[in-house]
Amino acid sequence: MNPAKAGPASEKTDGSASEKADGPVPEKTGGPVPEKTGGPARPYHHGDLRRAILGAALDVIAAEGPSAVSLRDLARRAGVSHAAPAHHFKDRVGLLTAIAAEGFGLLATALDDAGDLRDAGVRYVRFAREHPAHFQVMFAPELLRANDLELTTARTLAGGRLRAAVSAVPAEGRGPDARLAGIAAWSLAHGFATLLISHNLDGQVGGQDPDEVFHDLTGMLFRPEQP
Amino acid sequence: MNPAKAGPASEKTDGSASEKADGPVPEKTGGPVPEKTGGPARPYHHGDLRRAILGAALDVIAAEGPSAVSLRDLARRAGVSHAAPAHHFKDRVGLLTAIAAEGFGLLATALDDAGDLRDAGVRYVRFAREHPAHFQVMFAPELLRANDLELTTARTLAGGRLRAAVSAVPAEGRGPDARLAGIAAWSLAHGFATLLISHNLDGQVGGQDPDEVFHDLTGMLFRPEQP
DNA sequence: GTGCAATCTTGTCAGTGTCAAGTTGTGCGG
DNA sequence: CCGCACAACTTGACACTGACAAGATTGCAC
Repeated sequence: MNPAKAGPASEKTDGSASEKADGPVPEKTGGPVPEKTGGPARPYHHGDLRRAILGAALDVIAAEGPSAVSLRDLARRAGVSHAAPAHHFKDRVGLLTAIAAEGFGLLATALDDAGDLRDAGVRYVRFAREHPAHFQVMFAPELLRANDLELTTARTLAGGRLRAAVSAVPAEGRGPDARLAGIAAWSLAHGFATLLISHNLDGQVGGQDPDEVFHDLTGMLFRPEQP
Repeated sequence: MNPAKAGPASEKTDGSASEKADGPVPEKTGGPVPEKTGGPARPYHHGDLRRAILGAALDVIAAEGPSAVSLRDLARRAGVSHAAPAHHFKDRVGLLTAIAAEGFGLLATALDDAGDLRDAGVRYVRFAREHPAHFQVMFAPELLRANDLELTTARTLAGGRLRAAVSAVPAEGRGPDARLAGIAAWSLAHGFATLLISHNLDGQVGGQDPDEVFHDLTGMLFRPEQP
């Protein structure tokens, strides 16, 4: 996308792949990979190219946003040809959709055993901090294939976890309208998370633990009794 | 960005410019642009190209997100050559930065004569609904030139309006920590606005007036007394 | 009028997504 | 053990994009 910052292929073909992906170099099972002999350095089959592309994409998104991902760049990072990613993700939208679906899955498991609504909110914010790339893509519908099956099922699963956390709040604590309480809780958590990972709260929160700050924030919603 | 959906240039050169920009096409003679006749159909100078490009960009962003804006596409919509936009905005980042700066200016004036914090929140959300393109770009720092002077001054101005609204809340109503109250209010409004314009609340809010919903939401923060 | 600066055009280059067709490796039935 | 279908990857091509450079046109101060 930005030709000025992308050097020639030779500069980027070194093994600077994501640390998250567990080893972009296949190393299948001690296979006969010629180490540095004159032949081709990498085997024809990558081993886990899909995971490597995902990991590299997450790195790029976390650092420069979703619009900075380039399939060709990811291919270079993984040390494969420029069209290899398409075989796993169909196209750019397919890659981002896969990331979003994975994100909703991760969010669902993060919310899995939340104690109460306040705990769910803290987990929501923590998820956004720990998986900022996923989080950004999950809520950017114009980048996604809306009717993708994996995406919709994962999103439904995560949505169910959220709704469960809201309905667990005792009725006298959440005001007259449960629907409204859900929107309020989601808005507060989502807004805090969004502002946090876009560095719009850097001046306000300072060095304090964001989890703690948000915990205090939730005290301003849903207070059945005054302390 | 997506060549598959973009036809040849001749298909997009028709006068489908933004309706928001007041007269992007000069229409010197009022006649339609002749396809292949020798005479130049449009004058050399556009008249208000900067505004036309901005308007077209806002249309595209509102419809397909910031990643869908293409300087060449905007030039086509305005009926100018592919390099004309660069003269006004330097590059793509410059265009988006100008949009963000304009957005913070609009937000500042929208917050100008807000009554109380609740009113400021309602105006914040209304701004996001009425200027979704501006809003999206304003909080996507990776798309912007961070040290742009116009941007930083406009942002500071809007930030001041927000802080003023928070500090106008009586101390006993906002809890022990004014800073925390500000973060809470901003998070709630920002989260609601973000979820709203990304259509993540379509099922929840239904046909209800979003302003009203958010007004009710704010009642769950900052309640000095029980009703 | 003349000169100048702002505005816009034309041309070019490297980078990108996507499709099509070919190549290489893997696993499986026989 | 063998061949073969299929998955994984490569090569090549095309239309598109952002950015830059150099030239053409216009409005405007003087």
